[in-house]
Amino acid sequence: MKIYNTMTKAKEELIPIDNNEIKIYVCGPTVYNFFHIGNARPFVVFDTLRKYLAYRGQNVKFVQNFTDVDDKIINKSREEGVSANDVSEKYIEEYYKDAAALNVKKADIHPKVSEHMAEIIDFVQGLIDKGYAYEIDGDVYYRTKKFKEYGKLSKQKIEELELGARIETSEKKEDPLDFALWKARKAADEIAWDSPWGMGRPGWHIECSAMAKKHLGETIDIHAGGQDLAFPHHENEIAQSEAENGKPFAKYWMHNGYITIDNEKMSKSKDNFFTVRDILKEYDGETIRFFLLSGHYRNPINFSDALMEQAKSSLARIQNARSNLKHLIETGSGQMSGSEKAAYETFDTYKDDFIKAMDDDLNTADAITAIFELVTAINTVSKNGASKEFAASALNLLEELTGVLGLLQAEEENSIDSDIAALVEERQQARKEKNFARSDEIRDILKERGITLKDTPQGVQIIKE
RNA sequence: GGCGACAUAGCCAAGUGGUAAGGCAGAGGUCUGCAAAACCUCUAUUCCCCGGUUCAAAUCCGGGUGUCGCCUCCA
Repeated sequence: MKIYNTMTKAKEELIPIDNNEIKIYVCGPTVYNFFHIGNARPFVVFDTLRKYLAYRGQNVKFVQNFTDVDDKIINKSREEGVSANDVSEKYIEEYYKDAAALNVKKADIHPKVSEHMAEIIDFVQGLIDKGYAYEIDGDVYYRTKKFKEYGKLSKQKIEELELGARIETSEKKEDPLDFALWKARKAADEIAWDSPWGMGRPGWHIECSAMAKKHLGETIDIHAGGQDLAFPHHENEIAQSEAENGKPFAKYWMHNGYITIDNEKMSKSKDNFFTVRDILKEYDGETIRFFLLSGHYRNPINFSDALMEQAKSSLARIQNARSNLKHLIETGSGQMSGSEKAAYETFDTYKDDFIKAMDDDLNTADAITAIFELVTAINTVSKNGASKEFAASALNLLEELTGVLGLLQAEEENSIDSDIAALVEERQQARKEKNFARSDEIRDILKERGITLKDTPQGVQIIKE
């Protein structure tokens, strides 16, 4: 497949360094809050990449960190009067809940900064030894100008960065562009670790360099994250890792676009964000996932209630196809007819289209189109009923493709309470007697209980929400 | 100031040289006791604007306009 590499600004054929295993590192959340829909995008997008690579037979080693040592966590712990560790542990648990709702599979490894202090300290010491870093009063800074290729990912010229008026200046640093690798503890209540430079904690960028190296090696295949991480976070990671290891850090860099609100970037600092936890009160996780995959991952997508409603309606078309096929399987029998067989054989084109779209830089929008076209083809064949074999085969293919996107994963609830079964039975009797008032009344009663009845030629179809 | 992205129907959104996918919403029809679901038909002579290249441009080039982003914590 081809993926867009931010480093080269071009779509490139994805060729793993080690053919047996493709190594992916995704920047994970700083765990001081529930994650918002903007945070969710890279989780969903790169989870989809991972699922697709696996679908195509690749072994993937997938690492996504938790940043559990950070100023924001310290601030939160002060606000709430609990330890920093309590804050991060809590939001790691909450991350797993929301990620599961979005059908995001757990990474092979979810490393935590707090569990990698030895590696981080070694890494920082290595940079000092090589002359890429220096210690002042318990802080350690990276000597940015010593890394000649600084700016190669974000295409920033170092001179231009210097002109930027907004760089934090510090009398301590040799140069305003230098960034912290290690921060000395400033207050007694700050979480801190012992180091050659005294008590302190790592800077933000060093953790990813150290953890990627430990779990994936010195050169990884794909490093991914949100667009806003390209500079300075990923740029700094490159400077650290390539200075320390003397090797390219990542072969491919992938960055997803933002989620916007009223066309403005959603961010915690702008306070215009919606947490996934809150959105889940209105929409189920698959609707959110569908929404996130309905456009190309590099384009911005606007978030709004109206667009979520559209996503919900669109996804319902695919879900209906599945439940209709399941009903045909339950009520039907027999082998495929000649015409069914002929139609079924053409379905491979939708699968081919799906693969072609996904191969083209993870074009999930086009992949979803292929699924819609498959749905229409299936519906056309089965609109007047279908053999059990056809329904089962069609369902199998449909679920194969939706599964790659992490959709239609929730098992439908089939069990029916006896009182509901009795009402359905009563309604069937009423219909037989043409007592449509009673029949419609029962349908309304069940509707209130979240149960939709459809009178199909194959009998009544019961759908639970 | 530097770097970058985007602009396609009422809405969302693919398409990067060969004559506008798909979905939502809407209209009409078929099926149904009525629905639901589904199927069929219709809904952009046109892709922000102006030039240019070409037999051919939404797609390439030049110039505008507009929106957003990074350069500061952020996915």
